[in-house]
Amino acid sequence: MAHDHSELLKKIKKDMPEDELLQDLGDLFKVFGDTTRIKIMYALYEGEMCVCAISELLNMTQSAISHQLKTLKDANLVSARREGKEMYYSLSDEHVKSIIAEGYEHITE
Amino acid sequence: MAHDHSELLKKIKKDMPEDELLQDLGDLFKVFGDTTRIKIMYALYEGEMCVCAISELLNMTQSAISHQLKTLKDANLVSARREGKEMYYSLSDEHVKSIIAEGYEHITE
DNA sequence: CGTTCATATGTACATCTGTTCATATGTTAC
DNA sequence: GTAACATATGAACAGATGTACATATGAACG
Repeated sequence: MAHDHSELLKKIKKDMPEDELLQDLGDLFKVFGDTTRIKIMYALYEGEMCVCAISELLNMTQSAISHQLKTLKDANLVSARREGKEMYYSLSDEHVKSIIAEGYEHITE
Repeated sequence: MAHDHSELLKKIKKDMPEDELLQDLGDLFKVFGDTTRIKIMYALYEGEMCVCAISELLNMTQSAISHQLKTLKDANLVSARREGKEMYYSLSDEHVKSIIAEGYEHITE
């Protein structure tokens, strides 16, 4: 640390959200920060899918997909619906698409 | 794997972006997926800051901040400008704010 | 030149993360 | 009840990640 920033820091600290909110924000983006989960979300763009269809699509084990779906569900990004033996997952709301769209814009320009 | 999904999968595969793009998307969100980096970006909302101001604000070592700034710079999220001995960092473009804003909306409702 | 200040970088280490394997749960059909 | 299928879950392990420490680079000044 070095020269004086106290005025600037005071102003910024006042405008920064609470630590807990910033933590939650980081945790949310962490969920988006994995290719497998991004792929799952993209796959659900057109509608619901069962677990085994997703694992077939991504060519990954059912267990791996199930674990990732749990992560997505805990972050309220996907919802599940049971139909007989199968579980159908779908995107929870439009936020998923708009968050991905914003990221997409950043990297493609 | 189990019952047949070949039709569904064919359709979805056609509409999915390239693997490389999905990887890049994940990598981008990974950068947002850390509280320290989120805090740095929020701190830069109001304008540029030098490294030691940021490290004082977040109460972290200069080294830690420098490493994180490098990560942010590599992802084209912040830019740097030298003025004498100091380096001033600022947000590269409005994408940072809009991505964070979308995440913010998701967790606060 | 050498000194001081601001920042960058390499390394090491503890922690976190994603996948696999094995197994448990839950549903349907017999 | 049992068998078969779809999914969930726990444990273990390899690989990635964030920080601190030590040190290097670069700029300003005498």
